[in-house]
Parts: sequence; C-alpha cells; structure tokens
Amino acid sequence: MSIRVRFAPSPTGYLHVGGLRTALYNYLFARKNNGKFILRIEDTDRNRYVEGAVENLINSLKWCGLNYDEGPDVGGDFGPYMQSQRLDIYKTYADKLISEGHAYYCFCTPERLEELRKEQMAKKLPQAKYDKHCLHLSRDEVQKKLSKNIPHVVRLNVEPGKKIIFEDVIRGTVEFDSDNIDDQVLIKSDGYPTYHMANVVDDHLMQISHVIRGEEWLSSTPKHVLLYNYFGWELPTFAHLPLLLNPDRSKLSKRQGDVAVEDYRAKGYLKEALINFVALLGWNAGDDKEFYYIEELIEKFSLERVNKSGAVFDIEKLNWLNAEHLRAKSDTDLLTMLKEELSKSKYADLTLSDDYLLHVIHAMKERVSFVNEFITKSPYFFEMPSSYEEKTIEKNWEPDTPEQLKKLRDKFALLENPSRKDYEKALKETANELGIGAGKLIHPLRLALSGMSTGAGIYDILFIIGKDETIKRINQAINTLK
RNA sequence: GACCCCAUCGUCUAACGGUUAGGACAUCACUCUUUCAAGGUGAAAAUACGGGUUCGAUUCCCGUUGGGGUCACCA
Repeated sequence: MSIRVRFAPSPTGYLHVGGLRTALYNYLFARKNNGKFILRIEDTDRNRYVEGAVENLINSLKWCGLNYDEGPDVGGDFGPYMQSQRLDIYKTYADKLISEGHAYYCFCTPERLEELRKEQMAKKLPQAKYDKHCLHLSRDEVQKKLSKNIPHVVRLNVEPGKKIIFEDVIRGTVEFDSDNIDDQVLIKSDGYPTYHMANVVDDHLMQISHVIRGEEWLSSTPKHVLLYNYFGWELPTFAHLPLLLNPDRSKLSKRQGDVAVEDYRAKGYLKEALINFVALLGWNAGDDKEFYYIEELIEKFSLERVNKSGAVFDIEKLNWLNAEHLRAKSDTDLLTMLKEELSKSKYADLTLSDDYLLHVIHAMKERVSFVNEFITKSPYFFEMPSSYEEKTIEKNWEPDTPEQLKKLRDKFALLENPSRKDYEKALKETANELGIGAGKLIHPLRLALSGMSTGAGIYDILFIIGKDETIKRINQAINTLK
C-alpha cells in the first residue's frame, strides 16, 4: 500500500508551531517512505472565516521548506483540497449513512438542546449527551419537516453498548465505550460538514494511509472509527502526537508567548533552527545528536520513536540552536542575510562594500545568535559612538588616559595601510614606551572606538573601521570624556 | 465531573530487566582570550509514590497521586 499522509489545518490566520510540528512529522514520514504529503484545508466553519488565512498558512509552510505533493494551490488527483469546495461529496455520503440508519436528521432547536443540557447537568449525569429525540421521528414526519425547510442537522447514530477499540502507532491499543460517545453532528444546519464527517470522508477518498495528528484528536477518534465502520471503509493507521506545551505544561497557546511560525520568522529565527528544534520536541533518533538539517531528519525519522508525553516549548534551546545554525552558515550566505537586515535598519542608506561586511561577519560570527545582532551588538561598525557606557568610563577612563590615547593615536597615524598585526605592534610599543600594560590602552581604546566594553576583537575593530576613522573616534572620545 | 492520554535532572531527552541512570539547553566554577562571546574542562541536577512479578526493576503489572487533553451545528 502506498504511503499517503496529510496535514489538514483549519485556516485560522497563521501556522501554529504545534501545527508546524505536525506538518513536519507528516512531511518527514512521507519523504522517508517515498510517500505523498498532502495539504488539505479544513475550512468548514464559516463563522471562523479569516481573509488571507490560507495564503498565510501556505506561505509559512513554504518558508519552512515543507513542500507538499498535492494541495489547493498545486492540485492533484484527489481534489479539490479545500473542504468548502467538497460540500456535495459530504452530502452524498451523509445520505448514504441516513439511508442505512447510521445517521439521522435532527430538527431540534438550539434552545431545546440547551435545555436538555441543563436538565442533564441538574441530574448530575456524567456527561451531557443528545437524547436521540429525532431518531424516533417517522419517515413521514421527517419528510414533512424537510419539505417545510425546517432547519436541521444530520447526526451520527451511535449504537450504545459497544466497545470501540483501535490501534495507535504511538499509544498502542486505545479503548472507548460507545455509551460515552455523543450522537455527533455530521452535517450542520448551514449544510457544511463538521470536522468529524469531512475528515473521515476526505481521508478515505484521498486514500490517506496514516493519520498523523495532535493528541487533542484522540478523544474524538472513536467517532471517526465508527464512521469508517459504518461506511465499510478500511481504517487508516492512527498516530496521535504528544502536545506542545507552555512552560506551565498547558497546551501551547498564544497567551504565553509567540505561537505563530511567522512570529519566529519575524524575530529572525532561521527556518533550519525552527525545524530542527521542533523535530526534537517529541522525537529523537535514539542517539545524542541534536543538530540536524532536514535531510538528516528525513533519513532518521520514524513514528515508532515518537514519544508519548507532551513537550514544553523551551525558547532557550531554540535560541541555542539558532546560534548553532547561524554559525554553520557560510559567510556569503550570512552576507546576503546581513544586507537584507541592513536594508531594513536605520543604516539602510549606508553604502558598505561586501568586503567590509564580510569582515564584520567574520569578526562577530561567534558572538551573535541572530542575524540582526550583527547590527545591534556591533553598531560601531556602522556609526561612530554617540555615547559612552557609564560603567566602562568609571572603570577604564583614568585622568591620564587622554594623554596616553593621544600618543597611541599619533603612533597609529604613522602607519601605512596597516594590518591587524601592525595595529597590535603599534599598541604594544606605545604601552611599552609609556611603561604601562597593554590593557591600560586597550580598554579605553575599545571604549573610544565602540562606546562599549564588549564586542569584536580590538584589532579587528581597528582594521575594519580603518585608520582615519580610528583617529577620528579617538579624538571624539578625548574631547567628550576629557 | 465523565472519558481518554501521560509520568527519568528546571527543560528536551537516552537507557526497549542487569549502566557509577548517559547526552543536550539553561545554571555555576575553572580555562582560553588583556573585552564579550565561541571553544575546552568540571560541578550541581532526575527515575512521583505504594504494592506486586522477578535472582534483579527506570524498564513489566496493579493502585495512588500529579499533569494534560476531550466532552459544540470549532477545528
């Protein structure tokens, strides 16, 4: 049997990182097993329609590199891939169920349903359930109501007293009692199907072999199993993934931080890092490897090694992986990204040669976790210091510092086309002549050049900004700080 | 509340009956570097609890506790 899996999000406006993880596992599983990865949009809730949501979702997926073989914008033999365009299909199958007694029309008003619920609550029933009231309507009564256009839904006719047992690749055998299962609405009064109906019909029609989805669906899986049984269809293999969690161990949600892939993208996270990180939330290859590119994930992935328990989304580890992936990038890749970042910054109007930026990258690569930090952590490569760190002044700027720096400045002035080594030699000579340690010069010099106490190697800074700029900055510092 | 799922360092996890319970992030120390990082070395840090099964349980079974998910004409 050929492997076909799908990612079936509802278009809520953005791609949730939990959704990303689900999509990724589906993708990895498909690629690993020479299967097909399908994108299906579950847009059956008209009340939740969001303009541009599908485009957004697709953009995020594509940014991550999770390309699908079939989907709304790429087509395929099993379309359409938007559930809102498949209404007639669901209707046909619902009719089939009705004619076979596995589903029935229900004309109950929301008011009656509400009352029923209250009644059941008052009786302290373990669970509020529909009372099959409309199941007992005669054929004629149903026809009459239908012809009068009375609003109605179609409900699943759950047979009580049955055990519903299914296998889950990740959780093993899972068992439910049909007494605990409500007569789920299959077709809503607006003619749209509910998730349960559309999901089962589409998975079957699209020949989905493995349903890989979040654990939040585990409880409704018996309803789906019932549907497969009533239709006489073969069950797909189920794999319910552990949830992604907030630091307080509740289901990962918007309230406790960023949750959309686009948020992480906007913050400068690399797609490689995000993929790598999210892949390790609930899965590992069984070894100690932590750094992965997606190709290696495809090679190693298996559903059998997916964990059962939820995983906290630990931003610290993501940050570390981002830094790792950043450092693993070539200088030329980083150059492209840095230019992009600069064009969005206040230094957009600066004209800096590739050569200059490459030197900056080389000097700062080990010190940044995000591309924009080349700018925020070393602004001194892009402008003169406009202020000087107070703490550093107190610590390193002494009364005789200006005189010493003047001497150093004059020494630098004599250099011709100096290399890093030339600067170093000049500095050490000056220190010698002054009878002081090199540190006495280096610290105030760093302050003069950068305005701060941390950053790139001092000789890198000297070399990169150049002699003229160096002299200018020393003068400015002396004038400002006295 | 009912149903279902889950349970190893703070966090992500390894160990598929026998290990000094391993690794990574984070934390701390030392080291390298006259900065800060990165790197290196090291430290602290876990099998929720109680019963079984077994010569032997992190591992298998049962219970307790704890956490989570689901209980819509939302997905």
